[in-house]
Amino acid sequence: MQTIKEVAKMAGVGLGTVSRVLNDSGYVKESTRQKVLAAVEALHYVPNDVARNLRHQSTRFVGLIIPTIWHPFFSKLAYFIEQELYLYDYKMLLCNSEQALDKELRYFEMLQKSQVAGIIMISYNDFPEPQSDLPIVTIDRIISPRFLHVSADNRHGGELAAEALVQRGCRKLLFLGSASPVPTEVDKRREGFVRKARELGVSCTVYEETVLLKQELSVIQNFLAQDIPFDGALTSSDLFAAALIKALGDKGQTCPDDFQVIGFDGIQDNPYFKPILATIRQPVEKMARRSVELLLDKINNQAAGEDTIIDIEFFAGETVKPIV
Amino acid sequence: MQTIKEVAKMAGVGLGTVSRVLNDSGYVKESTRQKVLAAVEALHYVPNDVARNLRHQSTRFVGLIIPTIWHPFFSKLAYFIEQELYLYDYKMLLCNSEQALDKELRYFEMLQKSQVAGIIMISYNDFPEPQSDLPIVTIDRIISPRFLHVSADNRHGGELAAEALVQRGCRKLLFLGSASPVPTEVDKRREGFVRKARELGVSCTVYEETVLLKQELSVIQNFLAQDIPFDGALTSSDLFAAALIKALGDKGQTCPDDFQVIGFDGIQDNPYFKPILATIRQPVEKMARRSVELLLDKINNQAAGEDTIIDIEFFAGETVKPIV
DNA sequence: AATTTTATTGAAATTGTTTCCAAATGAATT
DNA sequence: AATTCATTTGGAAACAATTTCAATAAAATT
Repeated sequence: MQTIKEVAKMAGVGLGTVSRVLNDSGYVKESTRQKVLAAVEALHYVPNDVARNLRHQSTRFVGLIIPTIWHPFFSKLAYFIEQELYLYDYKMLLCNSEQALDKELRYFEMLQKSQVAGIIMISYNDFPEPQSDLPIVTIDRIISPRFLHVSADNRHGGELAAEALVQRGCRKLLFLGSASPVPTEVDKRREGFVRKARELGVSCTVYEETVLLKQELSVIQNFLAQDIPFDGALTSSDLFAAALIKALGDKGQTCPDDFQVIGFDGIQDNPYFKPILATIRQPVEKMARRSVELLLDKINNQAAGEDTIIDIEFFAGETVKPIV
Repeated sequence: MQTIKEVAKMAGVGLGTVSRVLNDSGYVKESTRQKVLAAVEALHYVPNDVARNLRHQSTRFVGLIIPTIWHPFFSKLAYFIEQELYLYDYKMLLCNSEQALDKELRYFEMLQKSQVAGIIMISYNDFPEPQSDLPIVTIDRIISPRFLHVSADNRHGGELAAEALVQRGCRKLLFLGSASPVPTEVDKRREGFVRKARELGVSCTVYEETVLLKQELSVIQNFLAQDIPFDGALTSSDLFAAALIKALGDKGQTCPDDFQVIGFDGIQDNPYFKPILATIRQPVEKMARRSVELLLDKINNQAAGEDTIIDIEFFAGETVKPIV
């Protein structure tokens, strides 16, 4: 491999001079600059960031720990995070934790050893306080006051859903979905929904189970076995909404005529597949960009911006009726 | 930050001894081992991989360059690649190229500077031969004989689709989708399809435009404007299939009664959304694992395995009729 | 012409680790 | 008691860059 040494020798200059040319720092005569650049070109020299990082005692790596990239919500988030990091010349290390705490911890350690500049993390586990003071942003869940945090306004999302359903004639509301063993933003969706339902004077049932991703159907089956009546539902995610509609459809009930459903997240981004879910859309792009902004602020200034709650919106789709 | 030096001082031993303990290499007395480990614990020492990498002249980073993680095919692929890399203690740097050559090149350079051990790449551009001999695996397209390569058996996929449609009564076949400016595996899908159609004695039209991702609808509109008759279509991707069904649905034609459609890729992985596309399923997981296997072989042994074509299967879904 | 300032350069020190080498210790063998 | 051999250890060199420092050269000012 070619190093700065070979470049220096070929150009007939000292090591420092090559470095100065490469980094545009300090004085260097134009003619020597040209000699050095010519040598760089001729030798196909590529700077070694490992050495540079060691000397600088820092890297431009950022770790992203998410449950799984194989889920449209997280993949969209990761897309925008990477895009934003790229603008600032940071590189993204992707870590799929499978929602398992031990994997999250192992990844965390791995990232620390790699001297990442910071970490963006989505964890729904009881993540322990780390020793280090590595800059960390959590999305969708407050883990520690020492971490920065970005979320959508989930409580408001719950309220919007309750309002939308009641406006459309529903009187027996249902919140259906999965709960985490620890407090999360999903709780706020439920809280906002239940509170608004009470405020509007309609009944509201909550059915939750603690399950991992992709377990939607089994939760739905358990719920249906209980024969709880409802005419409008908010689910904890879009996939639950779709699964509910599917399960009831198999029993001959149609949406939105027999029941109305609103999902949460907004993962459908093309209009080709049915049903087009009514949903509370998370502002994924804004969340991603804000997370990066907060993280880089912290990395560069130590004085970081504030935790951020980003507004959310209701999208009517086809699984609710028109307003009466 | 704590270094091996502080650990050595605290444990009252030399630098080399600490290193030997940490790496389980060479001789070290049990009692000193304990002293060192105690110091590591007490100081919350975390090894610095940057320094280690510099000394070893290698890293355990692998770059993944894909058009966009915000697309289910690539996100699924990335998921399995990361999972497999994790088993071997490699970390994945994710790069979204947006299918733009300049971004691919900039990422390539970035990864080189970071001294990645290898790169897995999906590019549909005219990617130039690099100078370096960095281990590289390309998926879904042969770019250079110097790169290793993994694909699905796309030609066979095209054949399977033609057979399936003809078996189901189609006589006027259509291949519809996007083409790249360079030869890709999509060409093989078309070739297999057209060849099998001819073999079976049915007519076959090809309609292709060169577009980026997410442009499906405009291609479909242009195609429909030409009023080309067909009764069975294979599209270059699932999204094209869904868009075609949607567009014709808006015109009052229903699938599979008025026309049958088979997509390509197999991106639907839950049964909640309609239509459930008939499709040629790419063996994404196998492709991912094989790519990693090939890459690591090359990294570790230089003597690498062979380019791999992985078999593909037809999934009937709901957008084709039962066999007549 | 002497002095100051600015421009230009190479050499040396530094970053945190691994690994080689020499020295020292201890045990086993002659 | 002398020699061999296996353990155990600390120190130095190396990895590829950056940055400080001092030295020199050139230009500008007195």
